[in-house]
Amino acid sequence: MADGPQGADEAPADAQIRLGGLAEQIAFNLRLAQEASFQAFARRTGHVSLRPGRFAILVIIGNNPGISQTMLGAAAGRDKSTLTPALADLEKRGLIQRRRVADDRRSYAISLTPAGEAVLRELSIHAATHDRQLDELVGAESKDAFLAILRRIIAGLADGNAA
Amino acid sequence: MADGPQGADEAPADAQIRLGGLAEQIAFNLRLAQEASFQAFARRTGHVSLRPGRFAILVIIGNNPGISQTMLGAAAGRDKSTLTPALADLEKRGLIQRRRVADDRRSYAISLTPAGEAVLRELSIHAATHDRQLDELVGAESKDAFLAILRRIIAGLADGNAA
DNA sequence: GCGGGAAAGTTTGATATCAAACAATATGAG
DNA sequence: CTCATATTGTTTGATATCAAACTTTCCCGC
Repeated sequence: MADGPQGADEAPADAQIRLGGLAEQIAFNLRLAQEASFQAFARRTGHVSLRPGRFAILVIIGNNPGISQTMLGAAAGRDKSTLTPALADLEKRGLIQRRRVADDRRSYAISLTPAGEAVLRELSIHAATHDRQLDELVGAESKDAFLAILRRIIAGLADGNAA
Repeated sequence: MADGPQGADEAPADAQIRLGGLAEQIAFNLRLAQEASFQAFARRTGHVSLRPGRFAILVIIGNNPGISQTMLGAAAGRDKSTLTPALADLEKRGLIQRRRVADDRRSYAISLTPAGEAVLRELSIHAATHDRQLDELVGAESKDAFLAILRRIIAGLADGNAA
């Protein structure tokens, strides 16, 4: 039964733990890889205290000034209710601003403030370093194929496709 | 406000949202893929109400009867404090049991109950289906390379390696 | 215009997670 | 043996997340 990379058949007493089929499963490794990446990014930007999720939000707002919360959530892959506290925090920090829209008074038009743009630029440096490290780990020759697979997974498992 | 420092284009009224470099970044797609997988698994096992994390815990316990919570956490990639409520819940449901260890009265020896083994068997069916779906999306010819990359990421970004 | 249903955001409730502080127990140095 | 330190698990505090219920506003058909 496919012992993990650690491979062993010892008693679970001390060092080697049997993961069973888990080690061979894509889902399990996908989660560990994602979390490792998340933690690494958080460590890198630690002092800024803006985590990967916030970074993605800033990038999307920066690229789409005036975007609504609902569209932002869809683009970032977060529920709209998740964005409420996140955006409130970013607004309180003065990184974004929310204007009421004249035509549709239900929605907000979100955009970066100058301070938000500055923070985004700083975070982008960390992100670039982080992604360079990931690129290295993935390998230049594998990157495109790797991304293609991730996108297939994202699309293939989207919401209802769980047939 | 006279906002729109970019002036370029206003909020994409429809579905055309600019992700900027995000779409090309491994970290961003890794997160979306992981979450899609997580959601798909949760949908699949919905009625059982045991999510991917719990499944991994049961698998590891099943493969390492008598394991301690600390080692279990390390194997599953969760902090020990995360396991406290999770194991309490599993114990309350009668799926696992925790015995005090004679030699070391600080730690517990965790093992599956017969009911836990039964649930594990049932979940394994869902997991197999889930992983079959993932295998399909990844492609048989790419699976090994894909897993190898994930493991490189996991190892390369582990805790301190964020140099 | 007037309702009824749809849409944008917020609120609430339930999980999951980590990190730091803590209590109980174990181990090792003198 | 005794005390300092390490380890195991729990508690507490802070985030992040989703889903469902809810409020406000919009749009459509009549």
